[in-house]
Amino acid sequence: MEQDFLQLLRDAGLHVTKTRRMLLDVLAHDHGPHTVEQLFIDLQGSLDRVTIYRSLASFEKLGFVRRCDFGDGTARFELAMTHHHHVMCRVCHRVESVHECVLDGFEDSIRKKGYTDITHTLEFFAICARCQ
Amino acid sequence: MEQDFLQLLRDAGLHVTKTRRMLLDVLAHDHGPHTVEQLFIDLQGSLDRVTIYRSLASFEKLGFVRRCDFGDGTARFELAMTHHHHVMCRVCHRVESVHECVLDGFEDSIRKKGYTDITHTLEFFAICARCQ
DNA sequence: GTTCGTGCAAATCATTTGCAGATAG
DNA sequence: CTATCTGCAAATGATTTGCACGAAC
Repeated sequence: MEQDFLQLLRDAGLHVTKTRRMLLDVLAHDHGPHTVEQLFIDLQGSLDRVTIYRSLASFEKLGFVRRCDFGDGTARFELAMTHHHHVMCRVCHRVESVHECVLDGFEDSIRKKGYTDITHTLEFFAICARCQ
Repeated sequence: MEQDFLQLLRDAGLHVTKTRRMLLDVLAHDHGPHTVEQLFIDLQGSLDRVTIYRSLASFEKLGFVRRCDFGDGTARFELAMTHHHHVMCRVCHRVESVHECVLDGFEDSIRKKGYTDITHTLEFFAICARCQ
């Protein structure tokens, strides 16, 4: 899988650097989503935060990284797997994935209003079992 | 309606000031959601941005203003009406409301994982008819 | 009068940009 | 060798905080 991503980079005329391999490694081994700060720490400060931002931006543009927004002022990033959503615990901020999605009917109703190219973001907030 | 909000302020031991009335007026007359910058402009710079932030924070705590996040780095605020979602045009950034919500089943499946106090944010992004 | 609200300046935090040297193809 | 990368420093933009004065109760 990581090989495919490296190929996508090459195809786009971008370089396959040690830095980008390290980043992809972390993303592939821990599904996340990760903040830039977490990635910085996971990589033990060996990459500049700026470099992390820039690499993630490239990965996102190539479509294999997705940015998630939980409204707390900090973006989170994960490898773009099958479409899914998240639940974040309001207490410990741990994030779990939710793979069901029943929003197709929703998008239909928006399409009827004349919109095209519809996408959505959906995040849940709750208190997890541990934190009750 | 605005009267109810003013009463909520009093009940919370907060003051009913000219400033807060002006803000509520704008919020009540234009459903929004509004950025702080838009509110600042609508009020012709007569309120400091800081004051707008602080008042909105109070209103949000009292529960009659809701913060929406479209992932563009700028919070938006609206009077908390019945539960609903939004579609934002990716081109003109105009926001329209979507009143259907079919997520109860979704929340059930999260409840089964042991979570409580579940809420969600759901925003749609699309290209509106005007912008095709 | 006491408490809360407001404006101004300054701080903070996430993120972006500019630039010169380092590295991949 | 040439284009892309990277780190560092500095800029940006949204939001928050500290403080002294002014307005509500």
